[in-house]
Amino acid sequence: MSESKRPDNLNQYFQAAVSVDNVVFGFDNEVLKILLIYRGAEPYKNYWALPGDLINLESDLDNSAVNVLQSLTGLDDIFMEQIRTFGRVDRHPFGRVYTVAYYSLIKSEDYKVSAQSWAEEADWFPISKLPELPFDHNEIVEFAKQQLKMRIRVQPVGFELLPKYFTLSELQKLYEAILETEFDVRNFRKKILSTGFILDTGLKQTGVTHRPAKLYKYNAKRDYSIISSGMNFDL
Amino acid sequence: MSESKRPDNLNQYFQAAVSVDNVVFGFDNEVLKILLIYRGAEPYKNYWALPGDLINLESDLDNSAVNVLQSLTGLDDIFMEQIRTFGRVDRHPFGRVYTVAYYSLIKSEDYKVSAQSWAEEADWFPISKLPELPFDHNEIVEFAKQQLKMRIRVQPVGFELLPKYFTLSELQKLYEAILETEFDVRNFRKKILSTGFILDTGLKQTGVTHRPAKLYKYNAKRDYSIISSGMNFDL
DNA sequence: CCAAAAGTGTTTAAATTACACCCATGG
DNA sequence: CCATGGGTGTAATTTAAACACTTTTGG
Repeated sequence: MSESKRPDNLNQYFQAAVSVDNVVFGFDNEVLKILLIYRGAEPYKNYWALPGDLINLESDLDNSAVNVLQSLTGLDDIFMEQIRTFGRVDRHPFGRVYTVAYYSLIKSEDYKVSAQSWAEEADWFPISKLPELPFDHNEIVEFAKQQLKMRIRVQPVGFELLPKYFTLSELQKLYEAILETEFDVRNFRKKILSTGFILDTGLKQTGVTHRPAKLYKYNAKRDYSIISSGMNFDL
Repeated sequence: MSESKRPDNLNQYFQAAVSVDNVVFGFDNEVLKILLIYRGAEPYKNYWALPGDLINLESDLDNSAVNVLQSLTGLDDIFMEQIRTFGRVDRHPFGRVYTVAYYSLIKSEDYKVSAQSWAEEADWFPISKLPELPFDHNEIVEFAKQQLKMRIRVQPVGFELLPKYFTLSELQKLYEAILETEFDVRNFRKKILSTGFILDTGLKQTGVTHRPAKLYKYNAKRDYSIISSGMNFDL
């Protein structure tokens, strides 16, 4: 059935465009950042915006997201998770464009971002100091932050934002940055260690001007697939 | 900026269609059900499927979802929440159609569903006995179930599925149906009452052949907006 | 020896679990 | 008086929260 011809009366519906917008989170040991590009094409030329673009008809949606990010920022093969689709009628000045928002987490230090295609620049912005963004991009970022907060509370997210080996204080800073709270050092360590998310590598920091911290790594072997049953209402 | 002309080279992107598919959950005191329609139009004519349709270019996405449901099932003014967008290249035989999935919860007894437009029938199916659905609808339903499970664990969802006044056992059966678990009666009552989600109406069941249960109602006055901070990893 | 961040334990309170019997009604 | 589902309390365990001082390194 994959080759049937479309009845003519349906043609009117095939006039929309779909774009993808990516919220790429990075972390630099202090603050959460997101990646923006400086648009070198209309609309909103010469504005900083989320790396996003119209997508062609030939790729699966999830692949398009990866491709768009690649083509604008050089970031290759990044795992991206869909957030939701934004479809206000007037959100794009060139016509009816639905945009599917994605987010991803990367260790900023592991990747070199480089503006490409019609992106004139690409750079990290602290999440607390974002410029006014065009389209509904500010709304998208807000939504992505919410989503990330939810996610991190129930899954071992976040290690993607740290170097392969990291200290517990780095991890704690990351959690605090994402959740916008502060944790007690001892309780944080107790809790995070009890989950089995991370493993002691036996290594230590070197060259620091204070007591060197132990280095941990993400425990990829643990099985994270079991979603807890039971109910809990944390309002 | 809302009237700029689109450069010709972008026209190629404006050839996609977007559809909406709704997963409408209902509950009949025993099992969770979802609403399907019997398709009277191609493609997949004469299949049971999610109530969904291509959407026009003139409405905001969220409104389109409501409208589509209305026009196929007569269900009016139902609050729907977006799940995610499905965009495999070959998911629709008539061309490139991205579908945005929504879900909603309704008290089946409060509404009369009636097939309309090209829907020839509309009926409730227990979620455990769904037929094979066309397109990627089975995948969408699966995703919606997951989403609902997540949601109910952190928000006072579910009252939408019960009559205005309900008993605690009805509520418990609902939670058990959604979460696919069983709860201890006493612990369930303790927990649910302690949340302040529900209020004792002072009323009782009548005409039942056993001790009549107290009737409760949803506490709309409580403030459900504060999302808990802190971390919790319930894997 | 000073500065800077790492590391560590205990007590208290709160939440969760497990568990069994009596109650009110209609037939 | 029987069947049916409604309703209730407590003890034990687990989890979360609060809180302050010592350790290791480089300069």
